[in-house]
Amino acid sequence: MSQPDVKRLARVFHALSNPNRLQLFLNLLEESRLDLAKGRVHDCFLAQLLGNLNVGAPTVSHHVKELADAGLIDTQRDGKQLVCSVKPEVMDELRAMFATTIRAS
Amino acid sequence: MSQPDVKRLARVFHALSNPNRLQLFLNLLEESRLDLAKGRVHDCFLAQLLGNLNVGAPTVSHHVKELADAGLIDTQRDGKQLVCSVKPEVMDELRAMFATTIRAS
DNA sequence: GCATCAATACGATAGTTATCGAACCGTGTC
DNA sequence: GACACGGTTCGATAACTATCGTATTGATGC
Repeated sequence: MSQPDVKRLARVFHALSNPNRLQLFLNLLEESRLDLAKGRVHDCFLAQLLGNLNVGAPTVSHHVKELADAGLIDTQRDGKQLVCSVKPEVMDELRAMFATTIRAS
Repeated sequence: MSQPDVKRLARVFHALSNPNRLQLFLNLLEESRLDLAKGRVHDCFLAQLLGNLNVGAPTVSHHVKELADAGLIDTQRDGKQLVCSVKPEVMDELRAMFATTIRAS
């Protein structure tokens, strides 16, 4: 794994290292799975993701930006609202990183 | 995913969010894979893991502790040296988290 | 006992971050 | 136009963290 790659990966993990931000991402992931099951596109309005989170709007905005900057999610405006979607590429990458099963002999 | 679980997961990601610490972990992972290929047990002395890292010993010690506290690795003393090994359980857990393949339709 | 080596504990410091409140912007509705 | 609503920007602050140098521990070997 090359050096810049490590830095980028570290940014990804950093984005997931805050409980509220992680919860936000997990909510989106959950929504995506539901949508996928319904055969729809996997995105979701921001307001839906708030659920259990107990933080103000500015903080959420900041967290979403952070997730987007890390390359974990895509965002786009739809009228008044913000549409979020998980980026499949980074999911693939992370799965690959943890893919090796290590077992004591 | 329950609330305390999210907190614990966030700690795991936090442990991987620092470039040097992530590199340390990746080195250990790499060593583990090599050892596995050789049919040996997957652990490794700390000094071997330093490689490309450009930080002092106290900092490394701190990082190792952080990784251990997060449940990513196990450590044990062998004489003067410290033996590190990746914990398979957490690898499984993380792989599961990123397992769902999400594709736009 | 003494020297050495690997790792740790301690204290300090510079830098980063999570969160907030207040003010602001863009979009849709009346 | 005026208003409400979803989201953002800004500035501030308290809390946290990465790193360092120094001192210390614990094990090994002379």
